[in-house]
Amino acid sequence: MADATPSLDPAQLGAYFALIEVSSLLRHAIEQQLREAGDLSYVQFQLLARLGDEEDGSLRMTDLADGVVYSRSGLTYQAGLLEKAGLVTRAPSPDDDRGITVTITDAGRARLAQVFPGHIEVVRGMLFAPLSPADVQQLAGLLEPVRDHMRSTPPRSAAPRRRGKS
Amino acid sequence: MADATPSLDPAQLGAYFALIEVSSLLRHAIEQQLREAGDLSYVQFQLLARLGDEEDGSLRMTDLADGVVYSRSGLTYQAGLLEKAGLVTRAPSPDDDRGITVTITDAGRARLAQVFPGHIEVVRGMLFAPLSPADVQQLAGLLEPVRDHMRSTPPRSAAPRRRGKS
DNA sequence: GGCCGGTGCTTCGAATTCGAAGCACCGTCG
DNA sequence: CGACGGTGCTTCGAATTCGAAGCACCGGCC
Repeated sequence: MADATPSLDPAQLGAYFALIEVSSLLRHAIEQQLREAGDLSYVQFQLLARLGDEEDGSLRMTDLADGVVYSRSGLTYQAGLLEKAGLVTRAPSPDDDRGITVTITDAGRARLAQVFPGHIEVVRGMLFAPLSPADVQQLAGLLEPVRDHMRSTPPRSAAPRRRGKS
Repeated sequence: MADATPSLDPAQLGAYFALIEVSSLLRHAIEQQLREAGDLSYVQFQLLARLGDEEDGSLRMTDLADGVVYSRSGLTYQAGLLEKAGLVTRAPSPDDDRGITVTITDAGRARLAQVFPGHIEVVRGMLFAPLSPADVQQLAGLLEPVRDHMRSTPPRSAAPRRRGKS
């Protein structure tokens, strides 16, 4: 049932490739900076950043995983590392006993503050350097709807669940 | 040494976050589709696609690694897998004995053709669905300069050697 | 109470990833 | 010729990643 024309036009191709390359290169540069500045992986940084944004510095595991694009098991692993490093704490959620609430510690906030300036600088230097303020505005206006669309689109295998259960 | 203002304005933040999320979500969706349609990882697909684009279907390892954002050792690993699967062949380069020329096989092209329609469909459905043709044009026009900028910016540790810095 | 589908997190095993070190070759210079 | 810095690829070990399976709990229902 595929279309007769399974191809993309040149502009689409250009946008697609550029997007992939830009995000890959940016990610690499960021990853390296974070490692040097504070021995954090990008995922760890994202987790800390999200927690730091919360009023009480806490979030349930699932909300954390949803915010960052990441597998549940991977999150468990990373949360374990962060906890071992003393950057977050884990405690059972008050209202839901199967939930775990992750909270950033002062050390976590300190680490965040430690790497943040360099992080900003990399993003600015890599991503925003060739863009005018108007460009940035445009880019955000373009990508945000796409993100919302992606988020609202079920992952294609969102079929609730196979009923075939022995 | 750092700027007095280590922060980004809201538009920059929005663009940055949206970019990261969009690329992550897109990558995941693509990865899943490729796995189902033809048992390929995204990297493997990219490698095959790049080889397929070449006139003679060949490229040196280094050129391949540069095209895709990937480590050299990772490329060796993946090239090994692809070779074992019969999708590419490896042979010493004619003019440079330390170089390895990777060439896509007919089976490789077939595999590419097998997954391509689904790939296009995912990209279209996830990335381009919420964008008008004019939007796509704009997006490409925005991201391509960024990519070029990133490519031309030395990876920060590319400085062959730490010279005395004042 | 006790069952049942659904949710939240962790454990498990296997695959992938990277950087550093190692090996082989190139081109140049003495 | 033979040394030398530079380049191209692979090997090695360690860390990270994911999905599937497992365990515990929630909420509605009988």
